[in-house]
Amino acid sequence: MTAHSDHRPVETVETAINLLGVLKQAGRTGMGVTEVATELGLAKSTAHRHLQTLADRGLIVRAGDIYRLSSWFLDYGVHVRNQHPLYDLARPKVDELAAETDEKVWCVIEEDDTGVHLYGADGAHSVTTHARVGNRTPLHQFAAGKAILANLPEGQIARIIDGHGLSERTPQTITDPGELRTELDSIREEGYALNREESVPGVHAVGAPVRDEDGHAIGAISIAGPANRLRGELLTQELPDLLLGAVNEVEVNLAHI
Amino acid sequence: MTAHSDHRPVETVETAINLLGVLKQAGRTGMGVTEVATELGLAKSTAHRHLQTLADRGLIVRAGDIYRLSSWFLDYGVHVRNQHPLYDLARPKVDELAAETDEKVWCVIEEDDTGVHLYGADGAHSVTTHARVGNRTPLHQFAAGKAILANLPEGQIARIIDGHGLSERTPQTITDPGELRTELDSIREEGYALNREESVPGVHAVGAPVRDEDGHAIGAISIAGPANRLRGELLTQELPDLLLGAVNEVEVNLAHI
DNA sequence: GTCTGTGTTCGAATAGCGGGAACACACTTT
DNA sequence: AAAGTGTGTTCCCGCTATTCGAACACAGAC
Repeated sequence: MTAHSDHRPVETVETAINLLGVLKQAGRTGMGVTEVATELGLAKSTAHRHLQTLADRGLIVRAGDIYRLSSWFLDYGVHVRNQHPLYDLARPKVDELAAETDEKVWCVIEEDDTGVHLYGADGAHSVTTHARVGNRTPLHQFAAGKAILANLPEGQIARIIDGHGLSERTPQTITDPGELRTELDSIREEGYALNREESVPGVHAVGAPVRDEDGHAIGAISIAGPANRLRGELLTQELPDLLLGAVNEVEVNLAHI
Repeated sequence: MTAHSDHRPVETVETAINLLGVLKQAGRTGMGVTEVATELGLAKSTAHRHLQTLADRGLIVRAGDIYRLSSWFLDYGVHVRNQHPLYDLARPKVDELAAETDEKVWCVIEEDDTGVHLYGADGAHSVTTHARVGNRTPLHQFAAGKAILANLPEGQIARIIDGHGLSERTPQTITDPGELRTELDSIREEGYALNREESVPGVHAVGAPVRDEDGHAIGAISIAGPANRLRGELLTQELPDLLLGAVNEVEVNLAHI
């Protein structure tokens, strides 16, 4: 209900997070003390002290006079991924689907009202989009996301649609709340979601939700490929059938944990 | 020479990092406010405020009254991995080697005087050890690590051997500095390193360094398998040959960036 | 209905964060 | 050579923002 928290945050921690964000953007090049300080509007001394503590704790690494993010994040990130129940369960299915269809297959989970790409497998003729593992994407913009969104508790659906607004990604992206709701109805009815160039021009996709025992989606699996290949009955029949069989198996295994 | 820094750290940031560490340990179960507070010796209110800011910034996610790490770390971690020059270059070779040998193949990099597992590929008969992507391991304890260690600048080698001490992992782990130095000499001479149950009982491995234009190792690739399969000429001839060919190609590509 | 466990909020004291100025040092520039 | 410009580093002081403890709300157990 409340768009969370005016509650006074720990500002020092926030600057540390901002610092890490800036270093992420800097990438492999990294940044020096003064550069970080000006970028964040801090005194050189404070930037220095922050960088030093983060380096001492191993979050960032110093090479000469430039700092960059260390593999500490890889360690934590992989840990998060491995802990997720869908990772172990969906990964083999995702690999299978990629091998069978020769297309790009994704496993996506819901987190904080958005979709997160947990695992992806390449088929022989995979399209490469900008989607990467760890990426957060608004749920209404892609097949897996819509499949999830259609199967969330009603309160959460309302919060997502009315709250954040429906940002546009391509001209085909559904940005009208009413239109999206009827789309979600049809997704629930069919059991799967389609994406016709709504997130990437020239790319179509099919997505199906993975639901828990309450029927609420915890994630989804999707198959994506070039629009001229994924069309007709392949897009509306064969791939959905394949996909629904796969997610069904995942759901069964999920229940038996 | 100095084991770095008595320099006054930013304590607030340190507690935030500690908090994340505790939440990592808690895994998917997560932790509540009081649990975190007692674990870290903080007042409930401070733990509460920290958790709230971390959640607001998306680093952790709250489900009911328990908090756990979010995929924020996956995003940052994958970013770090993708940025590393060895990832793009070594990955195809690692996949190839795994397919050819049917064994487990790792790409390891050096960071902060330790080895970090950057990428791994499974062969048809892979052994599964506790090594995971993102894991930090002391360089002297495994084949890839020793291959790296043997090809670092002398100053850094001395710092690693004399500084941290040589911790034991199995009875076979080399813990004597003198013994390690002669081992490193032989590794430099042969071009590759062997690991005979020095990190995992029953597991042998071969590792070869990936060197930059100065001849210093930036990482290594290793092949690991059961001791009774990896022995004789396979271990000392065939696999090293295969491996040295692979790292050589990687080095060439590395120079042409 | 009481009790014990949560999470949450408030105010108040002081520790420690942040800033600025001076320092050391490495490269250019003249 | 010497002055100049850019680093990173250190110190100290003022004031803010962090921390704590205590009180509160709420839930479930007994």
